[in-house]
Amino acid sequence: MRDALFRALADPTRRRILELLAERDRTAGEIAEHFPIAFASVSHHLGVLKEAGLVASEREGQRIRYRLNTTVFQEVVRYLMARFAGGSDA
Amino acid sequence: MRDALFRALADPTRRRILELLAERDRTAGEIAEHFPIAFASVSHHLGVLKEAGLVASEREGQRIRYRLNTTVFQEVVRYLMARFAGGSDA
DNA sequence: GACATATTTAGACAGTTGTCTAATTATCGG
DNA sequence: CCGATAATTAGACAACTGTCTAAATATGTC
Repeated sequence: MRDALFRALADPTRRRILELLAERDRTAGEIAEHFPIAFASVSHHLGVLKEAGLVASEREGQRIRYRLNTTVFQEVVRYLMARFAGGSDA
Repeated sequence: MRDALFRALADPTRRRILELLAERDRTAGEIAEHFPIAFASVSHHLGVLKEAGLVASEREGQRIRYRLNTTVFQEVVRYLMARFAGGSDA
């Protein structure tokens, strides 16, 4: 299992970002509004998530829109289920 | 989702420990043999995993035997599947 | 009790990480 | 081209983490 994946999930701010993106795609600015930290810090987190493959981004005029990459989450779930979740399904 | 859980999973040595425990229960010493790092460092990792609830331990004479807590893994899997893995199963 | 084995705890240290401010890049509208 | 808006990148810094060695705790054996 790629290390970057679990490292990316380890931060609570990043998990909250992922939860926001699970509701719907959002631009960097929309995401940043939900946090008390600096815009640049959120941008940093988005970079980590993108590096891990958990999100993808696409420019949309001035904005950059982020979306969840559900495939990679399934990879994580499969890893955990196969090795640790007791052999049965869930 | 408890922060300690994903933080515990973020370290590759700890994930390897969990994989060893998935095969079978092992004592701290048996686990430590599999790693090039100091015994005390492995003990530290075991403490982090225990704190997160991912493993449990039981004294067995001089040894301390560790075992996986599969219930907590299922908790993680459910969290990921429910929010991120696309709504369907896997 | 003294000693050996098994493991944890304490304290130190280097490397990593999350945050900040400031500067930079990119796009849009006049 | 200029100024405004959107977002990233750069550099600094405190806090956290993984590792180490040394010391402490717990159990078993003589």
